[in-house]
Amino acid sequence: MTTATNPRVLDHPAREEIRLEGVLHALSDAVRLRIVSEMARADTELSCSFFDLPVTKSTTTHHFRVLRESGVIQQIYRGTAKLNALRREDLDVLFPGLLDSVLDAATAQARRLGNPDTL
Amino acid sequence: MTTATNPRVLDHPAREEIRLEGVLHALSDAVRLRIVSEMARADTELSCSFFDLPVTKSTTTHHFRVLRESGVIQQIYRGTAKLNALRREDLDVLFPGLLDSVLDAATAQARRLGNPDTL
DNA sequence: GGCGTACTACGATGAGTATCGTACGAGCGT
DNA sequence: ACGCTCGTACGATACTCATCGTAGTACGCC
Repeated sequence: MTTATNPRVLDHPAREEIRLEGVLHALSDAVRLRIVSEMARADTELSCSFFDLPVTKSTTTHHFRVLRESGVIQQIYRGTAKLNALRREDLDVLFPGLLDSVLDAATAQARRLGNPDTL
Repeated sequence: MTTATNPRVLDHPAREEIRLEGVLHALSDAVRLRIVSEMARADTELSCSFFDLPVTKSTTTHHFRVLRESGVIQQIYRGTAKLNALRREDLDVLFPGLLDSVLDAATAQARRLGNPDTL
């Protein structure tokens, strides 16, 4: 059934397993904050290569994994690509308003620091 | 003027120097989240020793320093004690709603995980 | 089948950090 | 002055993490 240890099936924490500390830690990195902000703006599933990040591909993989394992995003393989989506509903149920205020804060800070391209 | 390098005067970041990543990182630790939750509930200046934390005194000092240097709390010496206060106004101006949703999330999670004493 | 693209795995590295114990310093109360 | 309490400093340790480069795998397309 390929359910055992299929490398093409990615492990995600169930909603109840998501921990606030893990989410905050995942969001406490500039690169990951940027990824999440962009995903929130797009509101569609985006491939990893969509993002133009100031790090190499291996590092990008690492950051996406952190986001997935902390429960912030969901990742599924679609052929050769890997589509990413925010777990908005799960996060809103667990921590109402949290994601939005973090995203607003990120926007506000980017504007304040004069990095509007970082959004 | 005792402004030079007085060990009794603690360095705090100015409001404009507070970075979202730093705040989120400071809050992404269970011990520190607990400290901040308790401070928000008390709404008064609390000494470090007020908190009953599952770590030693040196580790406690470390966590308070992280909170101070990230801009989450303010610390002042008052005789032999060191009083701690949340920098609510600064945080609310910079990141409206953020602190409250994190605190709500912490409360919700504590309730969900059955640690009501952690609040 | 063979090529190119998208992403991963692995190992390395350098920086950060959570933790502790012990020893120390600064005030307060008596 | 003396001791007590509160908190710090410093060194050690073990762990985590952000980053990279290289090599590899999986899939779609020609």
